[in-house]
Amino acid sequence: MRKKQEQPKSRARTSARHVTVVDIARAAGVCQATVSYAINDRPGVGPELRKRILAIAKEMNYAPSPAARHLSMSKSEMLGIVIQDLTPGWFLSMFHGMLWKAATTGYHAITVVSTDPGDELDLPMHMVAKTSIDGLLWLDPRATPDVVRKFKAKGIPFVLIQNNPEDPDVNTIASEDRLGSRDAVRHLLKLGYRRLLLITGHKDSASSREKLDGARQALRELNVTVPADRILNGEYSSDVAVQVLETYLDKGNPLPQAIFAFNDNMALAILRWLDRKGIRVPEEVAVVGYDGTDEALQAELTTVETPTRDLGIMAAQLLIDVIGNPSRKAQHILLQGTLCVRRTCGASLRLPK
Amino acid sequence: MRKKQEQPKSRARTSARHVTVVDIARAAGVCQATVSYAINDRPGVGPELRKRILAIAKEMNYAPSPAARHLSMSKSEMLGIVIQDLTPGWFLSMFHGMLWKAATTGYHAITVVSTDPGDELDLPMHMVAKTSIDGLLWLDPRATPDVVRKFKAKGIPFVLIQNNPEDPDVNTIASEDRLGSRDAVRHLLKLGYRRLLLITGHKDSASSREKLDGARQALRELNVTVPADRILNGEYSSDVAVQVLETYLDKGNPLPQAIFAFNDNMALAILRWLDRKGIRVPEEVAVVGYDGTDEALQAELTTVETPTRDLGIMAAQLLIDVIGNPSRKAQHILLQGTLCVRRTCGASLRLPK
DNA sequence: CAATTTAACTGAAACGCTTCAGTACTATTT
DNA sequence: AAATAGTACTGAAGCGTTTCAGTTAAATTG
Repeated sequence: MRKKQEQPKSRARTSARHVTVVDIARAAGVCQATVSYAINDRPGVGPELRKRILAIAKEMNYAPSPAARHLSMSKSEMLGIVIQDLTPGWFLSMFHGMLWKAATTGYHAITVVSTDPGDELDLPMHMVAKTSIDGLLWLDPRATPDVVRKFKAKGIPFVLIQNNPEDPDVNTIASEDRLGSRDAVRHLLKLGYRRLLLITGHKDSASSREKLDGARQALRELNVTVPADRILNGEYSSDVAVQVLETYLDKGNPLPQAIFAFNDNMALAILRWLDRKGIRVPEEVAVVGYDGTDEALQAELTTVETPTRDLGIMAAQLLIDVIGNPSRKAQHILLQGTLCVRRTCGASLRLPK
Repeated sequence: MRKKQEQPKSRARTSARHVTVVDIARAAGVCQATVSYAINDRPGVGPELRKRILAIAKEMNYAPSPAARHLSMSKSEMLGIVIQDLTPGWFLSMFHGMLWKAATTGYHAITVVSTDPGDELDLPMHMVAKTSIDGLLWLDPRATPDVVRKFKAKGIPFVLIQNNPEDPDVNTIASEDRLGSRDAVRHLLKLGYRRLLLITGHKDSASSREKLDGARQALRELNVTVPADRILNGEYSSDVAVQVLETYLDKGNPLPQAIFAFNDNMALAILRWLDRKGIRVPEEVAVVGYDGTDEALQAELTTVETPTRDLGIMAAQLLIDVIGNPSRKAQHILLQGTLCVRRTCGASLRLPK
């Protein structure tokens, strides 16, 4: 039996072929390597030859294949973003920061927003399985340390946002909520309010716990107490917040002097509800939020402004650094919020100039 | 001179190698092809061998390389999204729709939001140059027909959103704004309002022109006229809208009976402004918006609800269809909005049951 | 001027997958 | 029993880059 026919086989290709580096090498009468060097602006090619190659490439309408590039260089200049949701405010603003940083550093971003709870692990895993990303920005407060550990085993660089992995060896970035909350409460106390009402986020959320901590610290400083029945769980949801407040008042409790909601969305919903009820803010009750969203600004809501956009930017920057130097010691970044005093806390009433 | 040494060269690889299909082929004592077939669940492998291969793959912690896959199959299951901005409301909601559709059909989405005006062409081009996307969702009303034509030459499937390319051979999807606007104005007229004030979007925006058209049609039907000085250019911006309204009133013009703002953001800003001025809505002036954002719902703003999320979903679906069948005749989808009558237009005042 | 460095360019391997074309073997048909 | 069809599997050619290791020739050096 004959060994092998020398007629070159070729894959059945019905569609028009691509212009490749080989084609333009042939056209220029040089070898592929030279073309590659010329196109990527690297040494090893004479100036006039380089110019000629570039001209031919342009004329033949050559466009390098990203996929081939990725395979060959084993990097893609793509970042993955896994984000819990994209509601206006905190998340969206952070997302903007990430996109901006990625774009201005030559990266592209591929985004997945988690839909069902329960996909904390799934999404990142699926992402690295299907797309060739160089690293991952992971914003999902629900991801447990165990889930994080499993993903870490993949060996892909990542930074974890607003989440405590209980592992000092993963890069994290988060906002400092304790101090911001403390400052907000201090401010209320300084204005003379004593009967405060707190509306918290989810019980299991780290940020909510920290805000509560901060608030308690400020209260301790002035020996003011807020009894447990004046700490309402609003679950970070505007609907729930209004509802728990309503229930609280329906029980016959008096209107508090000031309400501190642990995020702006809840505070804003409460503001609207008070407006509908004809309760004047800040004359009858002061309201303070947390986050510093645009909507808060519109509503002249006193709030703690978290630099969420910067958080996104720094997260992306950190990730890019890690990609560039994977063996570097893990970093932990914490960003401070700042209290923004506006109309709804009644500072101008209480502290007239 | 000797011709060539037969010692196999190998690329200098400092970092740990990947587990590849070859490794697991060797481990299983079969050839790569078989491994590929086994892993991709394709015929040509006996059941127990397949099971064995899968077991070995799992044990060796094998993960296929997406980049290699993309190169080999010349497709990536990735969609590009170029979007003008991501402000809450229209754009964001549409973006959500796109992401959702992509995710639920096994695609991934890589997103770029345009920052500087002037990058209409740049962004899509840059995207196909740097990333291996199978198609593009392009939402940028500023992109001119010429720019679109140039991109089309690339041969990448794409669908153009909220933009008229003047070329019947590109896939488009958009919202029908003429009828929605007409209905809104009809409603106002039916309620008896006559002295209307219109606050438009950018003069060069197609959607604004269409809304104006629709409004004019409704006005003609009832022989009502809105003089040119009562059509204010709000540029779709909440700040500008408030400002032009303020200027209008400062000139000594009387308060209109009803204000129709061509998007919700402007309407909402106006609502807030009126509130600050102590002007009651709808008693003293009725306000109507356009878009159907969540914020409009919160504020009980009468508006025309555009199915923006569906628009995003359908856009993504259309693109995926086109990717699957590139030679198909181009489609043009138009989605209707629906009027949502709420508090701010004063229907309950004017038309008591 | 011979020895050495430098620069321009070539050949081909490597990246890690898919898939075509073929081989060996068993099961089915006529 | 021979022809046919089908199944399980192999070998190797792509996909389109990058980059290593040479080769050749020109420029620099002591």
